[in-house]
Amino acid sequence: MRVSKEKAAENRARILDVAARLFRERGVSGVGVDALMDEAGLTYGSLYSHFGSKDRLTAEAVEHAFSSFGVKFGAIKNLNTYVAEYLSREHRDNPGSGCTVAAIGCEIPHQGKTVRQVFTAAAKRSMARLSALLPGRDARAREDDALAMLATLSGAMVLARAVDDPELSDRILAACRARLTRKGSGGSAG
Amino acid sequence: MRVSKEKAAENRARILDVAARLFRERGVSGVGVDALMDEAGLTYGSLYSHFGSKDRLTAEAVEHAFSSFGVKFGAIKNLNTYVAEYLSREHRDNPGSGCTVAAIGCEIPHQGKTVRQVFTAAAKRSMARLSALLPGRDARAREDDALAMLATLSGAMVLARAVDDPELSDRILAACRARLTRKGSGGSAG
DNA sequence: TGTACATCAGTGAACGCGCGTTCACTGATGTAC
DNA sequence: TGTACATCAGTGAACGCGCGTTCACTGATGTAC
Repeated sequence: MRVSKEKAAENRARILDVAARLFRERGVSGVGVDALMDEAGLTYGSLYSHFGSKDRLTAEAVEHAFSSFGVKFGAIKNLNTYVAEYLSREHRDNPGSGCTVAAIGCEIPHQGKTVRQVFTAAAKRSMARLSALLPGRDARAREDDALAMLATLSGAMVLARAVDDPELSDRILAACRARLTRKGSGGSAG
Repeated sequence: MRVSKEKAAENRARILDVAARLFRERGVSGVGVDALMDEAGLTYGSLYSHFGSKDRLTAEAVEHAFSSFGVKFGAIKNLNTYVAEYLSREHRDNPGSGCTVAAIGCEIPHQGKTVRQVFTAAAKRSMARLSALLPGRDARAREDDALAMLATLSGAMVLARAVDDPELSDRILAACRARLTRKGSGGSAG
C-alpha cells in the first residue's frame, strides 16, 4: 500500500541506517537483501523502489556510514583524544557504528565502480579533516601525516578485531595508541 | 579414478596454492568451491576428499598464504628494504601473492573459529619475525613496535588498494614509506 | 613375477538453500475538479 | 468541503542462478597371495 511522503523518506533513511550498520558488522557480501530489509521492518521488494539495486544501496550506505562516523569523530578537536577514542575497546567491539575503512576496507576492491568512487571521495574528506588537527606549516606534509595516521589507525583496528586472543587485541590497541600519542604523532613531519 | 599418492599430494598442494591466491585476490566469500577447483584442474567433489569442508580448506589456505608470504619477506634482513618492498606498487597490484592481513584482514572476524585461530597464530609469528629486525634492547617494546608497524603497513595497503584514484594510491604508499623509513622506524620506542 | 582384489582419489548428478531481482498487484495518499 | 481517481510505496510469489555439500559410482593404484 501507498505510504505518506514523510513515512517513505523515513523508511528510506531507516534502510540506509540498517545497511550502514549491518555492512560494517557482517561485511557487504555477508548481508543479504532479505535479512537487511527484514531488520528495517519492510519487505525486500521495496528496496528496489528506493535504490534500484543492492549495488546502488551499497554506494549510498558506504557514504552514510562514513558521514555518520565523521559526525561522531569530527567533533573531536584534540588529536590525542581522537586517537584514544578511535583505538578504544568500545570502537573495536562496535564495528556497526565504527570506521568504515576498518570494517569493510578490504572488501572495497571487489565492489562496483560507484562504490569505489564514493569510498575514495570519503577517504579524501577523512584525510582533509584529520590533517586539520595535525601540527606543521606545510599543508601537504600534514595531509601525508594524516594518510599515514589513517593507515595505522584502521590497520590496528582490523588486526585487533581479527585476532582471536583478547590480550593480543588489547595490546595492539595500546601499542598503537602509545606510538601515535607521542609528541609529533605518527612518525610526523611538518 | 584413483591416483598415485604422489599425484594426490601434488593435487592437494595445488588446491592450497590456488585457494591461498584466489582468497587474497577476491576475498574468501568471493570465491566459490567450483571456481576454485576449476582453477586447480579438478572437480569440486574431490575438495571434500582432501579438506572436508570449505571452512577447513580456508583455515589451511590462510596458513599457507601467511607462510608463503613469510618465505618471500622473511629473507629480508634490512628494515628499510622490508618497508620498501611491502609498500611497493608491485605488492599493491598483486594481492594474490601478498600479505594476508591486507588482503582478507577485515573478513577474518566473520570466519569460523579455526580460521581465526590460524590467523592469530600466524599474526603472532609475523610480529615476532618483524620485531627481530627492529632496534632497541627491550624485547617487549620491540614487539609493540612490530605490532604498530604491521598495523601501518597493512592499513596503508588496504587503503592503497581500496582507493579508485591512482595518484592518491601512490601517495598513500609513499607517505607511509617515508614515515616508516625515518630513523627509529614507525614512531619507535626502545 | 603374475594375478586377484581392496583401497580410495577423483567424478559429477543431485540436494536444499539463499542470493539478487522482477513484476503483477494492493491500497492509502494526495490531487484535480 | 466532497468526490473521483491517478499515483506510487510497499507486498510477496516467482525467476534463474550459484552456493556448499552429499553420495553412488569409476577405475587406476598398490597390496596380498
